[in-house]
Amino acid sequence: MLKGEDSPARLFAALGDATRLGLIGRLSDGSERSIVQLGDGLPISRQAVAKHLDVLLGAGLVRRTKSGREVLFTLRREAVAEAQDWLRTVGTQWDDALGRFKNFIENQP
Amino acid sequence: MLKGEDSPARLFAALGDATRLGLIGRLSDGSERSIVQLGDGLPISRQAVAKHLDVLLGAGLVRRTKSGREVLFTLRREAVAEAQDWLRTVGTQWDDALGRFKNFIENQP
DNA sequence: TGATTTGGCAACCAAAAGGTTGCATTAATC
DNA sequence: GATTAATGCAACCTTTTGGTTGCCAAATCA
Repeated sequence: MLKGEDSPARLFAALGDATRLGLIGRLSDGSERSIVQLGDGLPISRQAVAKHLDVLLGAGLVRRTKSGREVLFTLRREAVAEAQDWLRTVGTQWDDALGRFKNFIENQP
Repeated sequence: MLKGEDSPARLFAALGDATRLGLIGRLSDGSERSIVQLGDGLPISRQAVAKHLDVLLGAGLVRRTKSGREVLFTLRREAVAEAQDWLRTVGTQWDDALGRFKNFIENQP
């Protein structure tokens, strides 16, 4: 995947994994959770969870803060909005095009 | 990635590539385009484009129809809406949680 | 008919992704 | 001070990804 770039592709790629969507789900309540907490119940190792969180961090989807010996993660709502925006643009373009097409058809003699 | 499953993760993974986002962009005007047309201008081979379209098809993001010797693709707006829905849910949960928190803070003595 | 265009299929490749294990480090507890 | 808990770092492994090239098949066009 793209490394340095900060494109919507990076964002979507980070969302493109069931485990990561799960993590985001857990954080969507606005809570602040540690790696261990976030990995609780998952069938993968702590390191695997940490790697997933790294991906989310790299895509700007989460915020990382240290507190004592643990590292806390929170969701970055702005990033979610960014992804939404991209999809909205595509959807809107499509809707507009469809609208023009319908209009064209209806005005045929 | 997940093979048979029809999860949002599959959808986002398909969106998680700059080339594919580009293809979707080209189709977002409601047009119907062939593989060659879609690949026009891109610095990759026709087969690479075809593979990307396969991924999009697998995620339900495009529709495929044959016409003579060519294969035409169109965007499936419903799939875009699906992705939007997922993000909206996350965003809404977050907003609600933030709202409750603000309310709690403001009502502190 | 013969050449050209548009695709499909398959083998092959290098790099990235998703995981694992082992060991070191740092902070909190007893 | 010793033990435990929460991470970080690094090496290693297997599967997926994103791409390529070569060759075959089916429509189209001259």
